[in-house]
Amino acid sequence: MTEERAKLEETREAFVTQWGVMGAQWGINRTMAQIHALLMTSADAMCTDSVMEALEISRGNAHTNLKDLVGWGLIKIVTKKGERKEFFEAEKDVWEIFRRVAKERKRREIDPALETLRNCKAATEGIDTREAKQFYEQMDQLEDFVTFASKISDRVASMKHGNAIKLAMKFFG
Amino acid sequence: MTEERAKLEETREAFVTQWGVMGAQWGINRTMAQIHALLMTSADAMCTDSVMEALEISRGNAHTNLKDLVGWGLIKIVTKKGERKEFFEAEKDVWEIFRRVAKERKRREIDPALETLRNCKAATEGIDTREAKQFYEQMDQLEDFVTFASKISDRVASMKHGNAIKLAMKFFG
DNA sequence: ATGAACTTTCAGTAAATACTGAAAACAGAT
DNA sequence: ATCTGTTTTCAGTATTTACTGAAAGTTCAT
Repeated sequence: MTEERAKLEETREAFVTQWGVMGAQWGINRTMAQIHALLMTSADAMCTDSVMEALEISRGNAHTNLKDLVGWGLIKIVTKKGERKEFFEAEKDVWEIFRRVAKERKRREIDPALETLRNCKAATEGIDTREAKQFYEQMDQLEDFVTFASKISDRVASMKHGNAIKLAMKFFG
Repeated sequence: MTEERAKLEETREAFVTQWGVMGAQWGINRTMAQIHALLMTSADAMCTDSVMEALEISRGNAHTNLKDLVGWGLIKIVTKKGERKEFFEAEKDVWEIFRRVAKERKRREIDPALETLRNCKAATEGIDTREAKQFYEQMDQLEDFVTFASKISDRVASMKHGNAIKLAMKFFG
């Protein structure tokens, strides 16, 4: 029935929109998040033109965000025999998606943050005023915490599959 | 020595700047993150004017972001006897900061996301095509994962103090 | 009731970010 | 070497987001 087809497309569009909103709240380009949602819910790999059409965006925009997604490891390029152009396919396993995002954010954000904190500590190490001691102490606390977060992230990135969820669920849930 | 005082201020400024960059990457207004960094590393509570001066921002901007930070539970308003104006003081315990952020993001983002995913499932539940089944399956996977994240967040929010870090460190580290 | 000290709002503006579309570059196929 | 289908780049533009500053609102002492 064609009504069902419409219903599915409508729901999928709602999801894509919502995923875009969420992405934006987490500091991810809205369009990139939408493309990700689109591919995650696509039964087959899509080419640039299909993405452009589905989201009504320009070639440049589609191109940039597709390549960024590849950079995040969230989608990959596939080719079809006989076809010359590139198609894109999303990783669908949710745990795997989470792992890749965690890994990438660690590399891009946690590691630099640690660097800053260590520099701040080093720069104020010897100063012997109330303010400096307090500042140093705060940097130290933050460093401990971020180091902790970093370790968690590594741990997560080394766990495989949905098994990890089930295991953790038993522990936490 | 006044040279030390300068060194501390310089380092603190570097930290404030960097915290702003980080915040922006995580979808938090840069200025809000900077004010947070400023207050986190302030030995004493600061008034709106001090914040304005330190970051060279307007009254309106300072006001909005200070109130947003209060809304996130990351700073609180304090009053000094004899003084009429409001002063602001940051929560300094890093674990407590993390708890509050986790709690707030859950409320603002995870809960609505769950709602969306459930709607998407409901809307496509009965449809009997390959595409619909795949879509439903993806929404289901995501829902499981987000539910899991939600539980973790609750767990975290109910743990107290830096003890939690040490405990978890033993487990993970 | 008046005014001083302070907070809040918001219309207008500035800055940052994202997007378009067309041109250039590239990669086979002939 | 040229043509065709495709990807990539990027200057210019649009959109979104954040900020300013002044005016209105609030609160409290006199």
